[in-house]
Amino acid sequence: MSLKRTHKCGELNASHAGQDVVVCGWVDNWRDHAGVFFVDLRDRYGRVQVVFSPENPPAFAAAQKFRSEYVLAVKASVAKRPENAINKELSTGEIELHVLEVEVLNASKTPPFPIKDYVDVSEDIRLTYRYLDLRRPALRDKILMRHKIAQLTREFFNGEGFIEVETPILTKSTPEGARDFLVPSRLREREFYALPQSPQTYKQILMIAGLDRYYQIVKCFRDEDLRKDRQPEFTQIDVEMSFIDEDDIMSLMEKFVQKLFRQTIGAKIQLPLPRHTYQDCMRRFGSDKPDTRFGHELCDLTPVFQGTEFRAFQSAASEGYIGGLYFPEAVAFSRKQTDDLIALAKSFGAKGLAWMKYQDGAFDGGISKFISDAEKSRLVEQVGMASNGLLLIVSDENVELAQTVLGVIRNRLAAELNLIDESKLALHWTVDFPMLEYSPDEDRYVARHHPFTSPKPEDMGYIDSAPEKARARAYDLILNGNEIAGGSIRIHTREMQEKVFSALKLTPEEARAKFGFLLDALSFGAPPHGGIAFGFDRLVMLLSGSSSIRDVIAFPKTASAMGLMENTPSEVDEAQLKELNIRLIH
RNA sequence: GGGGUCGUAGUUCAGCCCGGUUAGAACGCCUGCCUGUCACGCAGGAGGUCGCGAGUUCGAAUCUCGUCGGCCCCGCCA
Repeated sequence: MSLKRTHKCGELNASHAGQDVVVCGWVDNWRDHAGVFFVDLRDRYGRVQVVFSPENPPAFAAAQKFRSEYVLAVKASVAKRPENAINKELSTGEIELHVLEVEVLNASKTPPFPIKDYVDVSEDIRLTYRYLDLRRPALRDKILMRHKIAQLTREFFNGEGFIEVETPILTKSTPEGARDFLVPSRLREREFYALPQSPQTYKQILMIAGLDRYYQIVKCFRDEDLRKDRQPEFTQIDVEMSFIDEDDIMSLMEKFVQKLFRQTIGAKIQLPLPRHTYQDCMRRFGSDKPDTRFGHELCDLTPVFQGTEFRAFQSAASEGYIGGLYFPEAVAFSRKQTDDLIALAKSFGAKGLAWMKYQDGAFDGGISKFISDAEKSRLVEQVGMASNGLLLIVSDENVELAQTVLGVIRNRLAAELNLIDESKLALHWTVDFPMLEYSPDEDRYVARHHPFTSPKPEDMGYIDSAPEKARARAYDLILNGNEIAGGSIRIHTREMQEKVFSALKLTPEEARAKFGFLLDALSFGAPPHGGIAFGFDRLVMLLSGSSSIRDVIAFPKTASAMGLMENTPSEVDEAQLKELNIRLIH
């Protein structure tokens, strides 16, 4: 390479006119007009038009062979374009490069898909040739935004006196939470490391070590099934602070989020953010992470159906919950559309979904003929029906299940009926989560957040007597119906931690084996502390307007957790297995 | 583990229901022409194991079963 780059393609503009420059980049497009040959040269910074003309015979001859994705170094003089040739679409559109000398740094095969944002390509091909997809401006810009958000994060936390500390990747398998990725130990046969689901215990121990304020942008690993917003390895902004309470954390994180929104998408966030209790969220929206960009709240219809003759509602009316959603916008729904909603409700565990249309003062269709006139008039009043609409009803003995199903339907209908103002940013905290949750599978209570979360002092008594009533000092940050961060004030005494372990049916022996180091640490003067973790990928996804987390990760896995470019996972040599004392059983 | 959906030229898709010509289109690619285009234009051309494997049939891109892969969802996961 004899030409040395002096400028980036995308940075050139009219102020460079008259200068000689050297730029390097890829042939984004070429246009052969016989007497003149245009090349759009692309790099990370943008695109610039290069003009090859017969006035420079060697360069002009060379240009005839240029094709898409050839890599060129071009020495040229920057010239203002003729007035009628200015391209207003391009930041470099006022100038063009008149070639003095050109060097082909590399040729390229015809790419499997054009490197253009406007070309639709299926995702498996994009993933197989990720380096080509990453050349496309739209994906490149998302990766650039990810970088910017990481830098803003460091800037913010450094400015607030936090220190970044790395925690181990080879760590210890723990019983609670997600399935671990295991790493066999060569030096200690029959033993395994686990990749961290999060650095939770390490950051608590850093607080016990007196580091006071910690953060880390850190990879976490969970061996669970993937979703469009879930990858087996993902990144968290992990935060922990000492001598604070939940108000301190929430107000500081609000400032962080405010800064991020201002400096990435230029949005103003009004502080403080609203807080809703878990119970209110469930009651009003049927979700612990409700999308509050639109209304259409749930309506408790349990009182309406006390003593009902309608069989399907009887048990829920007496010992459960009957809830409704009223959508005037869905009054013209077809049978197929209501059937689809019923299928959706069932897929989330509802026994069914009842519906009726309310039109010109009368109920029609669905279950209307099973409902008494008295119930109908109570319905009109309870729901506050002021116009025609579709009423959807879910009943179940399990209150949370019924509310959750209504929440799912609320979201689906809002999307289907275009009721969501996409320009809105609805941020709030969900607080006062239940601390424990009964798991029928395991026949015990499990921690809803994680087993290190502190109960609210006033609910301490419930831990033994009525575990499901105890609330945790936990908080989630919700943006447009997505959980973007979650955290808690931690338990900081050994006694309380042991008590919670025992409520989780962890025997003292198990507790010592799995978390002995933490229990020990707690007994050496652990300060009160708490923290939070942001889902970094999810945050970038939302700020960049992406529909999948894969679009903000340079090298993501497919839904079946494979890497299509490098072909992971893959088999390993017998010798490697032997060294690790591993034998495959089939 | 379960459900849905997709898989046809390099790419995006049509054809599939109702089996039967040489499997089409657009873009891309190649060749030629074109001195101001910028998703240039014009003319011509090449390009297919219809994901893979069985089955039904005289005959399968088309019907059936299985399998592999992409995407979405439930379970799982915070």
